[in-house]
Amino acid sequence: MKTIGKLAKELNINVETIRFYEKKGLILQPIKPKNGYRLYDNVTANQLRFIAKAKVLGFTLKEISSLMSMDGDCNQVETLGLQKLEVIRNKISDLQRLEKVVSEMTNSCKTNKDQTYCPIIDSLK
Amino acid sequence: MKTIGKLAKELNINVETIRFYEKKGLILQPIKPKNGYRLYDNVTANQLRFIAKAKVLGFTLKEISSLMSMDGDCNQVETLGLQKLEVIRNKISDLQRLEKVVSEMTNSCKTNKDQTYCPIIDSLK
DNA sequence: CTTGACTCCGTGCTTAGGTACGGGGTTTAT
DNA sequence: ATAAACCCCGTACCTAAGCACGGAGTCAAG
Repeated sequence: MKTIGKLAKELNINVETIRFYEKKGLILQPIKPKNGYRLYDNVTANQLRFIAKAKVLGFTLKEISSLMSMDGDCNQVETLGLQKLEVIRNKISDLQRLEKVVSEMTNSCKTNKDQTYCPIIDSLK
Repeated sequence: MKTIGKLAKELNINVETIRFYEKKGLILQPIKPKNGYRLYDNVTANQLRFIAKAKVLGFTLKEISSLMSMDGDCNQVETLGLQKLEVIRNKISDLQRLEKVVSEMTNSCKTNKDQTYCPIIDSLK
């Protein structure tokens, strides 16, 4: 059983962040003995690791909360994953369009000899 | 010369947004006659169109502000464009990594027969 | 001349995911 | 026994890019 400070250090998370997750319902408030200090077991530590990994994958806290409450229901989890996948793919294609436009713009700057004029600025007018 | 409401309607922007841009320094406060009402000419209208186009390209208001104050200096503009390009490309590759992981996860769900277990949840543990 | 539409300004709210602060109690190490 | 370090809670602050609200002044049409 660890206090919040030890747990935070172990997981390399901020103490405030752990309390923040608790407030958001991602983890439960652990037992608090007479002095009111939270005491954590490994269950919570594992939940926090789970959250951290899912965050790296780009899931929002709300989605992570869903994932955790699905409790292994593979169909539900798959559905959420597929939704996420679509969002990711849409974002990618948005960004690829953008990349195309901006790289064309900077290329036209590169070939531009006229100091009194900028093709990027011009294309925005 | 148009009042803020007419201008907003013409450009399909919110009145509050125009004032917000003014407060942020993207556009100048126009002349205000005795009654205190802003009166706009086409210069401001064109600036607002510029902002709208740049926003679509994914530039932030801060960057747009820079673009506008560069006033056609093509080298400076190109530099900003290249910076933006790098950010875009990094985002794309982040998302592609993410896409790969999530699609692998959902695929492993699809082939999973065991109802008591979910490979996605498992991979996060 | 009154009513509705328009404008002014400042302030607060929104989403997401936290971080920081401040006043108070507790625990631990010296 | 006392000081440092830790914990509690609630609240405010942060970024971005606005939108909503409310009270007050103004303008135009009937």
